[in-house]
Amino acid sequence: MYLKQQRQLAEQIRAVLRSLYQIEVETVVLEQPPELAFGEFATPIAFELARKLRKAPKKIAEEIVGALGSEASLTAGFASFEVAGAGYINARLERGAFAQAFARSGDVPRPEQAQHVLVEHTSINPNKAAHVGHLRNAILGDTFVQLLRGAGQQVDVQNYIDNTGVQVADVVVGLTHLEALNLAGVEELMNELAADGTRIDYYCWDLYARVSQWYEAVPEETAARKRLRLDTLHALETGGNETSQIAELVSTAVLRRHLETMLRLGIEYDLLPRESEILHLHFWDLAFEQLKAKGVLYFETAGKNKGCWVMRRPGAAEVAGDAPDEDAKVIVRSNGTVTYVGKDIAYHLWKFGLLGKDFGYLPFFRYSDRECWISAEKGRPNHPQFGGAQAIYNVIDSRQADPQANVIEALRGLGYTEQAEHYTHFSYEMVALTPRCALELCYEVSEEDRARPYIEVSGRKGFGVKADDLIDRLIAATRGEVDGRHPELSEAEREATAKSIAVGALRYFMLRFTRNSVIAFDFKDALSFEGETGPYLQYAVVRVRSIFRKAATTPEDALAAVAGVDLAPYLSAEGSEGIWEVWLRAAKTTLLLDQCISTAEPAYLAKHAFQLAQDFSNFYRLHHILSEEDPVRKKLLLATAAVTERELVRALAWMGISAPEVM
RNA sequence: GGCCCCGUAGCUCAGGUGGAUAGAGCAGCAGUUUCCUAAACUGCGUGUCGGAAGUUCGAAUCUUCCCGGGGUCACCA
Repeated sequence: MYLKQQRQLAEQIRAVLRSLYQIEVETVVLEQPPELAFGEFATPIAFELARKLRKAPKKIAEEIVGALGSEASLTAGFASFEVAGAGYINARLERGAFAQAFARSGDVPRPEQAQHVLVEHTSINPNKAAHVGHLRNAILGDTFVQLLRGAGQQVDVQNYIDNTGVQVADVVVGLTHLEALNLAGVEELMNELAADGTRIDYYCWDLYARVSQWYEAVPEETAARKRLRLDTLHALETGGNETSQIAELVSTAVLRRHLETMLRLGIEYDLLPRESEILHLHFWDLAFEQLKAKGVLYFETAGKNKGCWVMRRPGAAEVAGDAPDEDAKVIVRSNGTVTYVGKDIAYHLWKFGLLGKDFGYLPFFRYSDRECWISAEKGRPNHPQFGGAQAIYNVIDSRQADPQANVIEALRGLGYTEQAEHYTHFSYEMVALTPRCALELCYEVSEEDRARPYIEVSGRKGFGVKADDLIDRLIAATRGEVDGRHPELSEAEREATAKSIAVGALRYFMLRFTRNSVIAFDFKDALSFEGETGPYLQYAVVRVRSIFRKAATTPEDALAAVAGVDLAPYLSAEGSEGIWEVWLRAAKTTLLLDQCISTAEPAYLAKHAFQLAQDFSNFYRLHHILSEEDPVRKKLLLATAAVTERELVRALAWMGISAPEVM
C-alpha cells in the first residue's frame, strides 16, 4: 500500500516537472521524513533541480507544491503538500482513506511476470555434521526462497551435493585406512552406530578431523598419505568400485541427516543434484565442446600452464603478443581431468537449460506434502521438470566469489549475456566463533587466536558448533521457560511451543545481520530471547491473538468491520500517533519485500518486522482495546491489532518463523 | 602484492539510489503487574561515524590516499 502510494506520488511529481519545466527526471527520490509530523513522504528534488533551473530550492519547491495542489487528479490519496526547511516537499496521506484501502486490500503483491527462478543453497559436503556456518547459508537461502515465492515467482530449490569431492574422499580414507574397514566393515560399523544411537554425521565429524591430522602427522609419510587421498578421490570420480561404494553409502547417510537437520528449521528442497551424475553423465563433454567452439577456452602451449585448457579471468588485462597469460584460470588440467570450475560451468549451463542434456531423477526424501528428488544416472520416467531457469541465485559464502565470477564469465564468453545478467552469486560472510565461545566449547585456543575478534570455523579441524547441538540447546532453553510459564499445557503443546520459539530465535538471529557482516557467534547472543530476537516478534503476535480471543472475534472480522467507517478523525487526533505509526509501518511490508528481493538482502525484512512489533508494543501500551468505550474507536483499535497480525505473520512466514498461540 | 568485505555508543549491530536532530538491541542503574500475557514497557547516558584530503548547497553514505582487522588470489573443491 505504501509502495503503491509512493510510486503514484513519484509519477505525479514527474508529470508536474514535465509540464512546469519541460524536464524529464530518471527517479524521484522519496523518503519518509524524520518525523511523522512532517508527513508520510518527502522529496529533496528541489535541491537537485536548483542548479539546473537557476532558482532557489525553496522557490522550486513552492512551484511544485502549487502545481500539485492545482489539480485534484494529481492529489488522489493525499491530504496536502507543503514546503519545509530549505526546500523539502512533504506530502501527507489521506489517513482514513489509506487505512480503509489497506484494511480491505491486504496489499498482496501481484505477480507481474512470474519467472522460473532457481535458488541453490545449503550445499554441505556430505562428509560431516552441519555446523553454524551451514545454518546461516540454509536460513538465508530458504528465506530468500520464501520472499521470491511471496512475490509470486515460481521457485525451485536445489541443494547441490558434492559427493565425489576430496572432503568425502578424506572420510573414506579414514574408514579404509585409519579404521581398516572394507565395504562390509563399513556397513557393520553403520549398524553399530545406529544401534547405540550415534549419528553418522557426528561420527564423521570426528573422523574427518582425525584424518586431516593424520595426513601430516608423520613427515616422511605425508607424501604417501596425500597420494592415498588422491587415489581415493580418483576412485570416487570414476565410480563402480568398492571405494566409491563406501563413499556412496556414507555420503548418502550423512546427506539424510542434513535433510533432517534442516527440516527441523522448516527448510525443504526440491532437488539434490549430485556431482557424481555430472561426472557420469558427461555433462562436461558437452560444455567443453561449446567452450572450445566459442573460443572461451584455449589450449596453452607455453608457460606454467602449458598443456592445459585455460580461460581468461574476468577483468584480466590483455596479454601482449603471444606471451602466455600466466594469470589464466586452468579448466582442464594437463593430465586431461577437469577442475571444479569446469564442472561448475557445465552444471550452470544445465541450470539455464543450455547444456542439451538432463539428469535422471529419483525420489529421495519424503516431506509431509511433497517429494525431494535426487539426481541419478538412470531415473524414473515420471519426474517434475528441473533446470531451464530464467534466473538463478547461488547462496554461497563470499570466499567463493572468484570461482563464481569465473563461471559467470564463461557464460558471458559463450554469448549467454542474458543468463549471465540473471546469475546472482548470493554472497554472504562466514560465521566465526568468538574466542570466548571457543574456550567455552573446550577447544584449544592459541594465544594469537585469543587476541582475534573471531576465529574461523573449520571442519577440517573439527572446530565449530554443530547445527543440531545448537538447536538442541535452544529447545532445551525455551522448553524450560515454557514449562515454567504454562504448566497447564500438555506435554505435546509445551514441546511444540518450545520448538517454535527455538526456531524463531535461531532463524531471526541468522537473519538480523546483513549479508556482508561476519557473524561472530556467541551462545549468549544466540540463546537470547529478549530484545531484538525472534521471540520478541512472536510475542507481539501472541499478544494480538490473545486480544482477539478475549474479544471473541477474528482479525478478518475486525478488518471487515471498519469498512465504510470514517477513521480519519481518530487517525489524526492528538495522541493517536501510535495508532497511525502501526498502520503506516504495516503498510510498508510489501515495499520491504520488494527491496529485499532487488538487493538480495533478507536482513531488511527482519529489521522491518522487528520495528512493526515495536510499534505494536507501543500502541498496546498506550491504547487499551478491550476497555475502549467509544464503539467506533474500538473498531479502529481492533483493526489496528488486526493489520499488525496480518502483516507480522506474513513477514514471519517469509522468515520461516511461526507464531504460537501462547508463549 | 592484486582483488573483495569490515571499521558507527562499553559490547553486538542497523543506518537502500548522498538529504532535515546518526539509531536499535544487549550490558548497567532506577522504576512499571488490582489493567488485552512482564519473553513486555518507561526513564537515565555517552559517539573525533578508523584517519586525512577531495566532490557537493549538503557526506556515516561518493572519490583518492593512509591505518587496523578478516577473506581470497592452486593443474583443491
